[in-house]
Amino acid sequence: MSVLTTFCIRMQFAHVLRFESILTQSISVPKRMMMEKRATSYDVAKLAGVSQSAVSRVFSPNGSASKKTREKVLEAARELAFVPNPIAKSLSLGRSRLAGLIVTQYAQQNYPVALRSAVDVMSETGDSLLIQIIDSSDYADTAIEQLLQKRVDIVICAASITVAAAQSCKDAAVPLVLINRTLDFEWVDQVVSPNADIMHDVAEHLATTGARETLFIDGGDDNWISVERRRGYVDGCRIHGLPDPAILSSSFDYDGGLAAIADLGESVRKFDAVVAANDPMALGALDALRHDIGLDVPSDIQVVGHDDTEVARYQSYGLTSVRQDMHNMLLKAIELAYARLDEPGRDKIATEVENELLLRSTTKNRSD
Amino acid sequence: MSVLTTFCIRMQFAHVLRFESILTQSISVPKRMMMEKRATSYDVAKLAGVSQSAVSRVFSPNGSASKKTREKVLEAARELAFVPNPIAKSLSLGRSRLAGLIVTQYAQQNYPVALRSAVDVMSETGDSLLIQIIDSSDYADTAIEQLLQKRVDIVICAASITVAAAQSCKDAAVPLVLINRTLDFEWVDQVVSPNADIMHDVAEHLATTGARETLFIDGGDDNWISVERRRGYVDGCRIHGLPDPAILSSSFDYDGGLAAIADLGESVRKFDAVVAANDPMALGALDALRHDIGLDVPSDIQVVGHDDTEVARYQSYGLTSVRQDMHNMLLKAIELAYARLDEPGRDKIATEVENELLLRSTTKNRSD
DNA sequence: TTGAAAGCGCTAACAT
DNA sequence: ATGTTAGCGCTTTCAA
Repeated sequence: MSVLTTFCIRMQFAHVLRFESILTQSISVPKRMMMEKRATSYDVAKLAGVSQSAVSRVFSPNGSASKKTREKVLEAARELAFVPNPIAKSLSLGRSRLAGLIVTQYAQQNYPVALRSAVDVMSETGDSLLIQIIDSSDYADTAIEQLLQKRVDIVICAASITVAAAQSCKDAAVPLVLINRTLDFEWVDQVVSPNADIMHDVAEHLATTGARETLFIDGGDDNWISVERRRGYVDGCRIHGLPDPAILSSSFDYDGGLAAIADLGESVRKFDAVVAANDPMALGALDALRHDIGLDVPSDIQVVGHDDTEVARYQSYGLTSVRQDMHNMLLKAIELAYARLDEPGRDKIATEVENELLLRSTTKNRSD
Repeated sequence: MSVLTTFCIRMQFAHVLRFESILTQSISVPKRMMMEKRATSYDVAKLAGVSQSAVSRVFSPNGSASKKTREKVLEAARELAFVPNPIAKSLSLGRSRLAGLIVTQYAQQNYPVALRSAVDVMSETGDSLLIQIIDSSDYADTAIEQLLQKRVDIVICAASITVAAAQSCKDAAVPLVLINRTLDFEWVDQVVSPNADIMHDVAEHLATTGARETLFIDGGDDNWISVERRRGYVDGCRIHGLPDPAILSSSFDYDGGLAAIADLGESVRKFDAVVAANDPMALGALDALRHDIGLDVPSDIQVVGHDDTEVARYQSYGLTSVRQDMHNMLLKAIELAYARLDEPGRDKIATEVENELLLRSTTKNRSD
């Protein structure tokens, strides 16, 4: 709807533009060249010989104005290079047209495209994104508080929060939607992917390719997503008849994976597969396995990562990984948040976005 | 509809306030618990028994207020969970406290930490960053226009622009500073790193490690930074007595590097080194060289990248690369922009931030 | 359809 | 030091 109106205005504008490009060939000096201050609706009104409210109406989605005034106004506006001041608009409307997005450093690094599409989607409707980046193990509470103070209309949070933060949002009537995180609080909607299911699939694939003893490397208990994936994997092992995996905690990055295997040393040979909580860890483990221990992957030992990082597909790795459709998760989240803005009282919604296991060359193929 | 509800809420609020000023003394429950609308400075003023401007002063850096009023005001503010509305502030002050940052998709992907620190630096002063992400080969003109419409106070641009865009910024009195890009326009400051010099160093290192015939893989002529690096490298070869390098254009990513070497096939064997315009390309080339052609790096052929991407250090690669201090470039840029906001007429400044050649295992060591 | 006028919540003269 | 008042640039009743 907002998109539509914007479009309409743009079309009108285009129309005017076309006209003047014919008419103004000779008048080449834009009036505002030397101007310090940008034109306001009053300036436009004066030039067009109408009231300021007329100008406002012409630039409003549902403003009523006669064709004649509309034309006069648009012409004057063009002449003065007038663009409605969004800040004044915000103050008047009580909507900042700002959306807050909180992501972890990890996500920012590994979902660059998703971030971009979030920005793009927002700017399509003329809104903007206020991005906050926090550490993967931190709670987003302070970030939320900051966003709230900046009067964002909605907040999308791809990090853990406490109920207190959720309450703050609710108090401020600012829709909050969580991505890949759950919270027992009716006001917050959430977008998740079937993390458990996909880890079951991982276990199944390893089982059917002959693995028995497996190792899971996680990023520590304060890392929500890591814990989630670990739980899914452990369950998956049980479901698919694998022994419980060994668990190792390390840092949530390349060095963590490297260190985990280094710590294990030769004893890592007893494992048939190592599953890591994310790609960087998996890559670290993979490098250690190959270069330090001297094992062949996947024939000696299989390796699975998570998140389908850009590097995963690089020839030297070809890492089997899980791709999360972060792009769509973000879009869904934005959608949910704006929907609640219109209907604050509606029931909590939890949307699920599919993810996908990408089998590459660090795992064996099923024989079937 | 939304307006109506807002109105109703407002009325309730007024009602509550009126009552509470009579009743409150004893009730200690945070007053705003159920409140929809946030408290304004008027609410605080009323509760504190002072004028609204007194409240404003207390919350202003250089506001004068007696200890007593200050205390009353702060107490009331705390009571109502009052936070000054930044939008109203913006309108009044004529400053949005928003900074625009334009980066290419490539930069967003490969300088994640820098991006974060930019966000953090901004929020330290209570300002926020509006990030725009564009394609590496695009001009930032539209992005700039959008930011200008959103009334950003400054814009930092790490992408190419035309003089027209610069002029727009100047017209709007919005300081614009370019990162790693030059423009012949007095109003725009810039932050660059010595791209040419560092490429001379690359050439020198290759020369002293015995390389003769070298290949440069660039990202096409519409990619400014790629062209810049190529030129630097070509000059470097001349300076250090190397034959002019062969030049190959490809896409500015991993697949581009892969494809470049694939195209060359066996004839790549005649080269002693390949220098790529960035890390992903270098990595692609490296993989192709090793896995497809079957060459040993660095003994058969050396490889050099650029940007010191996270992956460059991974054991399977150990790519020699150039680290750009994007973090500092961003900070410098922000600094310059705000400085010009205070002094719009001051001379153009071009700051240089050092970069560094990181020798890893895809190049040979100097014998000396 | 149009214009006048009252906000939106703040800052900054200005006056006291 | 404090209160009064006039903006900042919009949107939106309310009359005409």
